[in-house]
Amino acid sequence: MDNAVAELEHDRDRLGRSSTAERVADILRDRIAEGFFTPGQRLSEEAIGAALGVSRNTLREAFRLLGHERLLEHRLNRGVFVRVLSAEDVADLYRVRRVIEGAAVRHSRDASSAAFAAIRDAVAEAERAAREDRWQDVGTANIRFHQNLAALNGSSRLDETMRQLLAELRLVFHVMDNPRAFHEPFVPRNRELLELLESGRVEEAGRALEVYLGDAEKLLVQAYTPRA
Amino acid sequence: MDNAVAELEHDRDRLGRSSTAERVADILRDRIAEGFFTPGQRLSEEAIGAALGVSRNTLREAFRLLGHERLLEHRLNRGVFVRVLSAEDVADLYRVRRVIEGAAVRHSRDASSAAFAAIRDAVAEAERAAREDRWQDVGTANIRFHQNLAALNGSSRLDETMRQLLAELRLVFHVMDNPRAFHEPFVPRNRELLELLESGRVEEAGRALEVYLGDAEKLLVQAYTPRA
DNA sequence: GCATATTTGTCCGTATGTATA
DNA sequence: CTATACATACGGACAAATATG
Repeated sequence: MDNAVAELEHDRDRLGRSSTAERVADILRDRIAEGFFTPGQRLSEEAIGAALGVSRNTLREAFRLLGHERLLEHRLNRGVFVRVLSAEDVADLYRVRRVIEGAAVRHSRDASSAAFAAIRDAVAEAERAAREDRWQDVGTANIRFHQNLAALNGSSRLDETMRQLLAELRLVFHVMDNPRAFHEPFVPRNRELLELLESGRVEEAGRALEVYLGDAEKLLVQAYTPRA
Repeated sequence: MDNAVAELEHDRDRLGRSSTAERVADILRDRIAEGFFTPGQRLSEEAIGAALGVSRNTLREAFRLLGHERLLEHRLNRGVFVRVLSAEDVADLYRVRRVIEGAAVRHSRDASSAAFAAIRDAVAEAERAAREDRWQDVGTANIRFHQNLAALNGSSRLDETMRQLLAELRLVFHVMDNPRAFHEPFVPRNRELLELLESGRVEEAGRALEVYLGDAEKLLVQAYTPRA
């Protein structure tokens, strides 16, 4: 028992600790998600390094990480910029969503009850936030709904792909002027989708998801071309 | 390690365009793919930086990129190691393949003829390499077959996901002692799959793909637990 | 189009912390 | 437990590319 505990402690550092570059990347990722840094904005190595109290080398490592997540764009000799998504990017993101979330629906037959509970939580949270007019939080809960839906695939890699995909989508959400108009209609539709899944009507859920994603994509693309 | 580093210096002249960190990452990625660096091997900042003639800062940026692609594993204060995949990793990779390639099959109805031509090329290349006993090349062509198959989804992000996934799988392939035994059976099956797709028998192709991937996964997992 | 200032790209030296023989 | 090797992180330097007046 003592030996077992001693051995466990070897794993301790694998949890709480991380490199400075990763922690910096976490901070910047949050800042991008919350819209503090806006798409197109240049992130100065000098300024941000000084603000966070890290060296340029360390900061550049963090930039590489976020560049790989497509949240930042690296332009040679010009610096890093918060990614600006095109309408084509939005279309591509929704192609991926149809594939991953569509597969998740088909996997719902043999999903654990815990997996369903996580989805149910997200739906309830969205409804609560909507009742209280916290539309930013509705958006966050919506994202959590889809993240947990995708988790029905039971693949940690797809979870990670989904996480990055939704982080990218947030870049678009911030462009939307009216968060309520965009998020509100989907709250009851999340509920519908959940009930179809829980009652085992998989085919129907699949069709509903297609329509759902089609509508969401259309709204985003419309907001992208306001003057046309 | 000394010999390895000496041989690495052959790659020195490939440095010349775009960002140094990215080019270094390209070189290391190729080296991992070809099995020059083997799973579990530690990549010394000092030795590799010297061999490629780049500073440790630049090399660390490249390491970050490959770590994000799951080809390298970052252990804090211990360095970077070529990723060692577990049986669970293999299972997860095949879960993702079923999702992405399965969706690709369903997308095959409205795929361009150019997309089919790319798949056909890969099949033919695999057959040619098999006839000439170039089993390493058969493996490469097989990978190209699945990459092009996944491309039927028409999503650049899924293409990239697939590219990374197959790069990870290569890590496992190198563990297999007998490349012929693993790759050969799939050459005619690639052809079958292609013909099902080209004749529009999508449902049948979907089922064939499931069996295909199931068999491939089983072979890999078996090779992973030789003593049981 | 030019000259200058700014910023990135890259390298180096070094101090500190961490892991391991 | 100590010594050694190595990763981590910082700060300075300079060339090259880019932006600015």
